[in-house]
Amino acid sequence: MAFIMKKCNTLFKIFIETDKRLNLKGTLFSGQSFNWNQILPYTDYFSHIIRNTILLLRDSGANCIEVLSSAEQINGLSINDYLYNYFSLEIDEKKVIPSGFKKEFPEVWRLVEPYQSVRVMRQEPFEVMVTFMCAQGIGMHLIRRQVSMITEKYGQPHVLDTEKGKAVFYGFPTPTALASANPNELALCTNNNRIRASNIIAMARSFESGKLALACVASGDCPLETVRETLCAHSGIGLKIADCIALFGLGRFDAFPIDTHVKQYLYEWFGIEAACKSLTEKNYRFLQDEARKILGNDYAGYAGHMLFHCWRKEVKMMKAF
DNA sequence: CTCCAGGCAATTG
DNA sequence: CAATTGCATGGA
Repeated sequence: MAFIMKKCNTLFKIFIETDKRLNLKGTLFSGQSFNWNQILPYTDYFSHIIRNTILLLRDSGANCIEVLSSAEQINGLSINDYLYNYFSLEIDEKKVIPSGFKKEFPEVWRLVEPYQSVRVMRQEPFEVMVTFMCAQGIGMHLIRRQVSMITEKYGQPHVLDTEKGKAVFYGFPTPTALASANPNELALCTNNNRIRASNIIAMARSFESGKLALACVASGDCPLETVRETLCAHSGIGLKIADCIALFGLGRFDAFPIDTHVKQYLYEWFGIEAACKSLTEKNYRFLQDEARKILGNDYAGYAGHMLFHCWRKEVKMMKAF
């Protein structure tokens, strides 16, 4: 088997076998990770940095992911163990959407079934917080640009030698780096939105102080409502963003964020009339209760993310994730 | 030009 | 309570 990074003798090669077919391309761009970068010269590989470890990944076919890593461990775990958890590989995607769904909504099911390969990942909490704080009322393209600019301006560069020359990757900024950022300078990365920049800085300080970081550690064992309250105490984080952070950054697959797209499919696919009204907190919570009746409670958010991508691509005909 | 993008917070009726 | 507005920008 040929390896792309032949000249880079500092990378470790790892193969992760899964008991399911994992669509890595779909996973990497499934929507919640905006600073995944495709390495253009080698279109089969995707890159990401997690805690100063550079990872190059590709789907190597039948039930296997090929990984080139710049370290043997991440966060004290082997790459294998870390990524198994990162890609939530213990989740059987066939069981995420309740079995009754197929009979109750056959025409929707026909569209949604292929999207069971979309996985919800367990990403770094701080990274997810910043990313979704950038995701208010603007398009995906601008969201990605903001995160990319923040990463390149405040993140640590890592240089990798490849056979086509040096490649520079940027790790996501630490809480400390953003906590000490100047609001006016950070605003250059946040669409010139100074309010957003200030909110991110304040959140980073809360995280850095340990207060928010500790709450994240404990977030798996407490009521979802408690997690939301903790997150919503920060300016710039409302119910929707809090649910996104819980779902994508804290492994709370029961969190069901409702955005403009979810709002649309709740009406179009399931005929929930309240989905036509504006998303006040009261209506937001009502719609979540209705969604849980259809998708179940424990994996409502995971299932919702499959529906989210299906709606955007199959119905709204959007090209990219 | 208008409208809408993976919203939130403050204000007004 | 619910409805409206400012925040900002870019693509369709």
